[in-house]
Amino acid sequence: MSSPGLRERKKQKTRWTIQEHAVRLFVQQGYEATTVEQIAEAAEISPSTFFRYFKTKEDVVIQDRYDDLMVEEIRNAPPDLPPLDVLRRAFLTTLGGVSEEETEQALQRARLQFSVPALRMRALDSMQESIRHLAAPLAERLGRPADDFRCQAFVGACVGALINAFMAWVETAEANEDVSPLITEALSVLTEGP
Amino acid sequence: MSSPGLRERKKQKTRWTIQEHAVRLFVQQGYEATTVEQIAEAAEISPSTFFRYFKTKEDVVIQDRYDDLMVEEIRNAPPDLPPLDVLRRAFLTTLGGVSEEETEQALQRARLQFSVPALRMRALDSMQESIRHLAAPLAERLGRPADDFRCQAFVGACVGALINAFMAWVETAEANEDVSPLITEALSVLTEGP
DNA sequence: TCGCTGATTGACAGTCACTATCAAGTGATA
DNA sequence: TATCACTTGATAGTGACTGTCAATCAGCGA
Repeated sequence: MSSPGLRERKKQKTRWTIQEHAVRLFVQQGYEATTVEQIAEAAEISPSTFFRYFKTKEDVVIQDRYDDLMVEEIRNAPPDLPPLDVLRRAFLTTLGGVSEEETEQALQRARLQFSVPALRMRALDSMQESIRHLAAPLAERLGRPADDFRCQAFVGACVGALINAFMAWVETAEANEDVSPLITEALSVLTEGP
Repeated sequence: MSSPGLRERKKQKTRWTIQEHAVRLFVQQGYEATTVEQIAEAAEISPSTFFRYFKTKEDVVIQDRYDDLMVEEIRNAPPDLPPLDVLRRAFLTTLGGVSEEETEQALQRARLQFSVPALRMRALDSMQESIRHLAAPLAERLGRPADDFRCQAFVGACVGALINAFMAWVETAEANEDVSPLITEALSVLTEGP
């Protein structure tokens, strides 16, 4: 029960410091123009250490583990809620909680992810993993195997619609505009068509 | 109207030769394990020349411009066909036409695209462009602006479901198994839910 | 047929992401 | 405190990709 040891706390701190400087530099001078060496220097670590914390340069920006939060939301949803409502609820509450907590950085990371091609690619790829994660608890609710094809396709369809919502948001939104309405409308095509 | 000059024909030939050797080497010894230098050597060109023909190593495999065929299919669909049927028809006929024409290489490229992470990323990214392209004629049918949000979300949802179909196919399918049933089932979640 | 022009190429040098290795430093535990 | 396990920095690589420059070659007019 004791708080994580000093070793662990230092690791967390180092990880956070790297990310902080990296995002700052990316926003200031662009993603491509920023080298890992610069990030390492700013964070006062060696380039080797950078790659011990993040497998690739892209990972500094990606690293969203909101999946687990969403999986939790899906598990906690009322048992008679229709699948689409379950997912919409999970997305909205998770994003709502996040954007209140991590204010500026989360937004900047989101913008970077959808505006820098290399990062957009990476984000899309990690969504494939997310789909598998999210489909499992949904399948569970329906009494199907965790890797049920229809559930994965369904979650895939939802995420596919959501990506458009996010991109539209990034392209047009004012600083503090809420994404929620876009998400709701994007998901509605699943039941009502275009 | 004369056939393209010798210069142009040589370029086409060089391009094709590079691609041929590249795909062969990728399949033989893996994507990561194959260096551009090896490809250049096999194709009897210099590494510099390789990058003049393909912006990146990934581009040798990607280069899919089936979008235009699908757009054509959407435009040609009966005017009273529901949107989902329009898209399903477009996907099925386009893919059917392709797989008959380009036999072995197309399949190998498809497998490479969905099994090598770097290439999967790339393919996913190009799908975002595809979504915009495909949404336009669909919006046109419905009398909406070309960049209609709901149409893009709808096509995004379809593509999201389809990606899962393709990945399931790549992971499990025997050599000549047909993708069509998977596509049909994946798209059915749009109307029937999971 | 000859020579000019612009496109295409190869060779070379350099940058940067990323990996492997090894020795030194630091936290945890007895 | 002494020992062990983990973490780190330094170093030396590999491979993708870029820029430059001189040599070559197709195409075209004289």
